Amino acid sequence: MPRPAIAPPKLSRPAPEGRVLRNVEVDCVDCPIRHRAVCARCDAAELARLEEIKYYRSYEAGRPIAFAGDEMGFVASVVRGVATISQTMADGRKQMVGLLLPSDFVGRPGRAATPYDVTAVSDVTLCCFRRKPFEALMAQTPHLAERLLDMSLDELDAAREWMLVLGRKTAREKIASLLAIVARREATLSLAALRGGLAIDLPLTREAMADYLGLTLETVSRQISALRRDGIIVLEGTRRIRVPDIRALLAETGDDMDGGLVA
Amino acid sequence: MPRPAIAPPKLSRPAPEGRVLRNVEVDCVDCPIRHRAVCARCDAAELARLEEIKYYRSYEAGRPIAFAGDEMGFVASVVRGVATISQTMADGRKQMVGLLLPSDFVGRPGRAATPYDVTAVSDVTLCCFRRKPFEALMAQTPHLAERLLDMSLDELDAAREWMLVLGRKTAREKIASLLAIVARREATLSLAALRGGLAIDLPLTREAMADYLGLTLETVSRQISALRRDGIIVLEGTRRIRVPDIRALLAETGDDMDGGLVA
DNA sequence: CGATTCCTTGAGACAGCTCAATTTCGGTGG
DNA sequence: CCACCGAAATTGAGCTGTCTCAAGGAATCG
Repeated sequence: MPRPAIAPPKLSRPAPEGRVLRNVEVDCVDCPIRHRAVCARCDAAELARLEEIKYYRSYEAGRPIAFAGDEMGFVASVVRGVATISQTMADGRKQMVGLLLPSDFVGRPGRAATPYDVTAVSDVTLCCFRRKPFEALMAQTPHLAERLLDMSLDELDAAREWMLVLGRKTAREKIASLLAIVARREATLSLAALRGGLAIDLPLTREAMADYLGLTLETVSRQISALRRDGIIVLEGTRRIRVPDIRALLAETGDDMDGGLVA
Repeated sequence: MPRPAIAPPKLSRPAPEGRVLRNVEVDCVDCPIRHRAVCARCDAAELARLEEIKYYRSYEAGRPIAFAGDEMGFVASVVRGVATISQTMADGRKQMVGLLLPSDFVGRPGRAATPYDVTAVSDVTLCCFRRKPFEALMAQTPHLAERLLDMSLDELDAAREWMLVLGRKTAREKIASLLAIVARREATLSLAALRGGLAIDLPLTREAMADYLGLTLETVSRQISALRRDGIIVLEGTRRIRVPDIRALLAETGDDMDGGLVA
């Protein structure tokens, strides 16, 4: 990984005030992420207390949600959309360190300042809780703390799996791994899609994928083309990818193939 | 990252029964990691309940503590020594995904099987708790769950910082980053060492460092030699490294230098 | 339908890898 | 204390996967 000669001057900082505040009033009971978010294990009473301090906030695709070092006054659950967590070095090298999908938790109780940039990739809606009341509630609500612990441990596992991808996999394996991860998630959502192949709709630009995989965008593009040439994937437009045979894709990840996606 | 032509046949599996069980009876009150481990926030009563279910277990340097896929009947705190958490691919490529130092927590409440290999690097002593009683205790002891959440979030941050190292840093920066991390820890332990330079005693072989950094051991060796030639570090034997000027080392990590180690 | 952004592809450069000797270190027994 | 041994570390020479730089081509949006 060579260091770039010159720092790319990508320091444009779109005004954080560009966010759109849509006044979506959703009852927790009807919430699409009710059973997977941090509130998943809360009972009706606990939910009511959460409901008191919650509010929604939306961000357009491409907008920053927070910059590294910013004080965030709230923690939140992602309700809709995709956001990224990333780190940037002084000379512009960038590494995504997390992908925030619906039901994922944003922010850290007990710390005001984020150490990472958080950016909306698609249009994003957050279910926000002001930090202090949330922390207070967490102290009284074991269900909340338990669930957050579980989610954090899952994220730690995901981060560690990603360390293997970043440290030891080839460019082709990295691409395949990324697609496999997204494919796996799509597959659990629409189990029917297994025969006939499954379509991945991933909202990331080639550059974003490169930042996730520790590659350059050119290498990402080349490897995607190579996987296409080899019949592993089929492009349907530039952001939509169809996977005719998931096993073939998984075989390209370098992992043991007994991941249990297809029995 | 090219894939190796042949899987290195390093599948020797030293008998896990080789462990030495030293019967160290330590009162929690006298425990060296009392204030930093998972039990840090427990009061006397809670500590007493933990004391009932705890037992010590020791491993010699180089011994496995667990293999990926193993069922671990216990969770534990590292009391003394250094252990590594790593993943290995089918063809032998290996990536360390965590370093376990005294006070770090091993295992995951709620999951019996480890997804990782855990290996004692130096002689290691663990303070173990059988899984079930520990989980039960955690449900009743918010202090325990809170502390574990905090520790997990710290580990998640560390993992994410490491993702930047793996994905975007040059070989030289990777080495410098590893040394800086260890140096930083040494520095907090012995603040006096700041002038006159500080000595790092890191118990890792070149190969282990390579597995941590996503490099080959030859590259690790070459970069260490280069840092030595450039006067950034001084070797005192092969495992002991002296850092005459910490700022110079930090400057080599590629990070912003205002890490606050030296004001 | 022009402008902008995103994507693809090529040619050459180079960082880090592979393969292959040595050399040094750390321990162990004479 | 020294000689010896195996393991670990160093160093060299050449190779290759990925990066850099550069030029078009496709998609998207006002």
